[in-house]
Amino acid sequence: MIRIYNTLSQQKEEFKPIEPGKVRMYVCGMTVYDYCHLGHARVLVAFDVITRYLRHSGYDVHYVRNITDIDDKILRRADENGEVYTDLTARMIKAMHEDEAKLGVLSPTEEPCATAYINEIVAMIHKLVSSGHAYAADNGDVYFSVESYPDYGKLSKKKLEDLVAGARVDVQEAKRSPADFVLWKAAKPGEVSWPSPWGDGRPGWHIECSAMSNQCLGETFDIHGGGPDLLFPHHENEIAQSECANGHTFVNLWMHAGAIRVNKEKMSKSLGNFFTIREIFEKYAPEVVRYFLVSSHYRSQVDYSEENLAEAGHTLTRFYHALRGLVPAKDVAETAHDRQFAEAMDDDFNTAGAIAVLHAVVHEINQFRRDGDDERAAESAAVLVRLGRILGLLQQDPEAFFQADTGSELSAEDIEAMIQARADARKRKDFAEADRIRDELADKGIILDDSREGTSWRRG
RNA sequence: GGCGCGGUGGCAGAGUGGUUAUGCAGCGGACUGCAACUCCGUUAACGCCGGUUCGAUUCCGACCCGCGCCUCCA
Repeated sequence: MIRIYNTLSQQKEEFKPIEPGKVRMYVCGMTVYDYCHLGHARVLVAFDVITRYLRHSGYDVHYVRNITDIDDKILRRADENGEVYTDLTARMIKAMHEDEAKLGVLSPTEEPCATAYINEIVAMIHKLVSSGHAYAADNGDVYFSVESYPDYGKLSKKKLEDLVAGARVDVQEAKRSPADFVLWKAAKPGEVSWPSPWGDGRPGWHIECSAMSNQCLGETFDIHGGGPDLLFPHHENEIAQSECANGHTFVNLWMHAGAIRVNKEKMSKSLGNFFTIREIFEKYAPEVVRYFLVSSHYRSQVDYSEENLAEAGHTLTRFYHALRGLVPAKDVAETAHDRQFAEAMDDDFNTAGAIAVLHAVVHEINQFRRDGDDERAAESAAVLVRLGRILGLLQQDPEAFFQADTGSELSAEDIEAMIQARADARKRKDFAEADRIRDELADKGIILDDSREGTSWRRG
């Protein structure tokens, strides 16, 4: 039995999909005007782990993650770059897919783009206007009337009067209420636009997700997820739109990832303190970044720091070290560790607890190896690799992980030659020379591991 | 101001009404030419004050502190 924390009820609930054995899940994806940052990576990885675990548990998961490919920021950035906006979005989508692949994030089942769903979006807005939940304003925009939906605020626990009273809500004359939000934006001269019953324009952000999820997953589905800053107003607005248009529950379970922080501040584009994934990849292997993200619970806040990433790298090294030189056994039966792992994951995807089980398996492998019991070590290695797979970790060949060339001046051949020279020196008890070689390699980031079978190396 | 989340050993980070989280670091030992890696053993914690209880880090209440959302943001 899997229990999942539901933002709507603010507690963990037993997960029961609408259709037995099937999970329909929608996660808000990127607005593609820039490269992915670590916050995006967190959401990507969190829901990737969730999808992997649900599938591992036997569910057929239909995972939809949208792409917002039309938006103010996209048009502004394209304008600044002096390029057609579709060139910008195509480039960013490609970059996002590259980043995802490096992070070991599996492709979602469907990845709808907003611009491919204009008809559905217009149809949904039409439905809302007809039923009195939305109105066309004098300026050509169409707004959702928040007052027409009594449950508004049920996800974010906000009261409408507090929102209206709040000074930060955009007070715009065309709106009937300050809390109303835009469904359709009238095109400015020269701007890209699509035709609609209210004139040429383009969709607002919130309605895209309502229309696309409706189309891809139906009017009611199991799980809707996203980043923490989407809870309000984006997800609140999605609920209002979808439930008013369809007349029944939109989503059963809402899941939100925790924020990434940098120096005690939220990492975000508006604060300008964000790191792109590719910047981080210049210093740390993608799997190390993934490990860092997976090592704490998906709902907790995590602090990005060099120390934390370095520790993640160290730990991952320990895991691969245990696997090094072993061929995982085939068809290993379920073990107590598999059950402990599942117990942790069943409890709201407790990856930190699950990783503790991985450490126990590593410990076991090392003990078997010390005792020369290669057969049992190989069996435990198989357990480690299959549990790692559920977290999207430890799927590389250990040598590939250790010796991945990060643009170092030394080739594998150079290193092997130096190791041989050191072995010769050791044989003739010229330890000064042996240590000199070891130090020289260390200076260049190569760490040697001596064992009874000989010396292996890795890039540190 | 409103709403919400959290404060766990030197650090990171789970969890629990009474029993070892886990990792890093530290300490003692084994291994090693010396190290690293690995192995064995080990120290150390639950913001503050009350309450409930045989017993609370875990439940309840007050307080202090930190954070998030309330505006586009994952």
